[in-house]
Amino acid sequence: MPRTNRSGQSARSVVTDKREAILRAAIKVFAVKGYFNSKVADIASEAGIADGTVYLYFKSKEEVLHSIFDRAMSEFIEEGKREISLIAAPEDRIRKIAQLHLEKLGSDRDMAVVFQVELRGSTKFMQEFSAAGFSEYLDIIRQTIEDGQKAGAFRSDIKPIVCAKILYGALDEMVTNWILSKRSYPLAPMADEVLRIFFGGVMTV
Amino acid sequence: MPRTNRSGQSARSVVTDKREAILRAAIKVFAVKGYFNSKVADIASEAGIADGTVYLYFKSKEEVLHSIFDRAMSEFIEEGKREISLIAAPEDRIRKIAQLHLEKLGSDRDMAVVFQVELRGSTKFMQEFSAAGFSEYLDIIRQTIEDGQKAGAFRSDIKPIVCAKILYGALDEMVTNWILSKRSYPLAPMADEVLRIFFGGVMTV
Amino acid sequence: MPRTNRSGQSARSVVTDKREAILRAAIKVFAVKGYFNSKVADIASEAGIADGTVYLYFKSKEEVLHSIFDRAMSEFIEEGKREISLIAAPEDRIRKIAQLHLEKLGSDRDMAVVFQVELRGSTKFMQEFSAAGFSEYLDIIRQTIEDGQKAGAFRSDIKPIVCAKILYGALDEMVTNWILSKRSYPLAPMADEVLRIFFGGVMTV
Amino acid sequence: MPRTNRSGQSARSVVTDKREAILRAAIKVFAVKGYFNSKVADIASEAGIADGTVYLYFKSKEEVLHSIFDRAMSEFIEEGKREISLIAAPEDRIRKIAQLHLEKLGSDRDMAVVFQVELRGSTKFMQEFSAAGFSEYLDIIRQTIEDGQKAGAFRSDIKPIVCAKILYGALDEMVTNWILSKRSYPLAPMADEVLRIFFGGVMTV
DNA sequence: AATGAATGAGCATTCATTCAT
DNA sequence: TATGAATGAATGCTCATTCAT
Repeated sequence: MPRTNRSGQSARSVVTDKREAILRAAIKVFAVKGYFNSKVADIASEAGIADGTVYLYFKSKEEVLHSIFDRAMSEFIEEGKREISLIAAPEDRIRKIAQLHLEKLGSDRDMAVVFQVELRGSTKFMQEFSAAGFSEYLDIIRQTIEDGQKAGAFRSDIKPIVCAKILYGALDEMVTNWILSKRSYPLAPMADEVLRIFFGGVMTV
Repeated sequence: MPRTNRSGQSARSVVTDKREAILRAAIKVFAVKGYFNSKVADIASEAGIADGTVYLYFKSKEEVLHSIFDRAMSEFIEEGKREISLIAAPEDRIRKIAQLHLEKLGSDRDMAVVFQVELRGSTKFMQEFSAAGFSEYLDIIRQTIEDGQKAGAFRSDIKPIVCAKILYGALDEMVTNWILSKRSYPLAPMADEVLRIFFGGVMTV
Repeated sequence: MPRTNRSGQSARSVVTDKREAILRAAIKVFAVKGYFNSKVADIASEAGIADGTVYLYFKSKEEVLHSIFDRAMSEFIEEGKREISLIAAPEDRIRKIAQLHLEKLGSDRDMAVVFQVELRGSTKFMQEFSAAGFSEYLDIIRQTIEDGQKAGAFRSDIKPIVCAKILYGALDEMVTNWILSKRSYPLAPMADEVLRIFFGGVMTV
Repeated sequence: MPRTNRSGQSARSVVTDKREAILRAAIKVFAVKGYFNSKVADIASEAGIADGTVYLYFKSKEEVLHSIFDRAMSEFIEEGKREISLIAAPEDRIRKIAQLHLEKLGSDRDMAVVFQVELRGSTKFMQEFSAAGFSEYLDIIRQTIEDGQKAGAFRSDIKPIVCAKILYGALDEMVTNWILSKRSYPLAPMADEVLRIFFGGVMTV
């Protein structure tokens, strides 16, 4: 629960709230029109503020996009770490990661669109993206796989990093398909379907 | 070898060659700067022609991007169909698809960048993309999985379409990582690593 | 004299003033170079503003041209109606119209050039022009002629509309010649010369 | 009857015929789209020739416009002079001029549009226009009026040049109205209506 | 902090003109 | 003569960013 200060305002300052509003507005606008086709004026309008106000909270339109990613990714990683720390078995940890991944994006379609589509709109961003939170995320998966190999749960003739990429790629594709799909269906349940194959393979024994 | 006609000109018309040159130039430029940051003048300059000449072959900058995708995708699907028609066993067909996927993109980094990064720069394009060649590709994989299930090679407790998406997602992720990697390594060999896990799963038996 | 409000600003808003400045600048520029040869940058420069500012007040270059006409025409018609309402005799009313016509255009050469030359640069515009204020103007003349016929001042064997066109055409030609003339002379006095012939004809009795 | 040369071709050379075709095409295209909105390619296409061919007969697009005017105007003046030389009475001469004016333009709507609308699209052209054939035309009218004054047919208290402008302006307005009119009616008969007023005035005696 | 009018760099596209064939 | 592919200068309009209020 947010602490309140003497004046009765939330400790979460106005600054933070307006910053928040701009980010939410930007996610919505970027999701609908795409980053390059979105105008700063669109974001401001959606956020109910003046155009210039955006620049009191962000240096540029590009920084807005980066901030969307940075905030979401660090929140997600923080939550992920917390959750798996409570779990012992590597395969259960992997399951939790997959579930979180799809739950998070499946619960906010606009955010998912920005993640799947807009954040990839430039190699430049992809590389920064890669360097930042994304590789940390991939590393968590990799580490979990490695732990599973040491614990004898996972085959040791496979490279953990490749394994991690495969899982990530599979989940990522689920999200992308979900976004582009004309039908509406819950994303989270796909986690189990992915894991059945990821864990057991497609071949008959 | 191009046939020559009586007048000694290449049978491949000048029209085709210049169109080709523009597409090659555009792939290069888009790969380096991104679609939205690329100017038509950049493409023309790279192709060694005047700005206006681009418009003798394409209606707009956007049509250039679409043409890149259309041509590559139809070529790829055609080749893929031809190749797998020569193969009987479903698991070998899947292997061939995975290999072709990575060979094709691994042999032309610029094209790969455009495919992985630029073609996803807009939901709009993604949806057309999805509707067109891409879903045909995914369907080929799905059908092959289904055939494998009927032949008893693949488990029948998994949905073919989910399975196809997982394979596609895994391969796609290999390409994306390869593109963004600072190190230089051959992409095609990743196919076997992916398939080992895709076929057998990550769990110990 | 402009009224001032409490804060000391002119009651005529800044918006109106800048719009006004753009129109004045456009009249000048169009008069010198012609509509099609005038760049938006020329207008902005003449008005002492940035190029983009033009688009804060007008949707397009074409709208600037239309606005010039619309404003001038409605002002002129309003003034004309007011003036002739104070006059009883049809022939005096006709005289007032002719005088106003030449006084107005004769007092602002740039505006006259735009009216005589630029507004006719396209059939499309001419037709809108015709449909809008121009035909209203012609109708006022026609009505006055008709009134004159009823009052017995004008011959009744002539069609009022033809008569109105003749007067308009004669005045119009005076303006065009005045604009194109290398010599500089006052335009307004031509009204009497035109009317002497219009009223009495060229034939000896 | 056109003379034929040895090879059986019309003496009117191919050169002349193609030039002619381009001019006819240009009149049509200019009339429909306006000079500035017409492309040289439109003219070429209408004339059934290649774009570049236009430049074998004319130095520029502008020269095509000038040529339309020059040819039509000199033909008209030549015919006008010939016709009035056969007429003795000044008022009959004036009548013939007015009739020719409206017959000529009334028999070729496209040409009329170009004359009334396009030729006035620029002050620059108007001034050349004025300097060239137009002022010669006006001068013929003026001279005829002057002759009429000497012969006692026309009032001597009016300036011949003003009188000429009035007649020209009146006729010109008839043409402009005819072009812009939604209804279709013959133009030539308007000559008599104009002259009745021009000769006799609008006032009752 | 907030505003939103003003800025002006930037760019896709057009089209008159050229010239190799 | 005729062609029409190629040229490249030219420009209307957009929109991220600034800054006076």
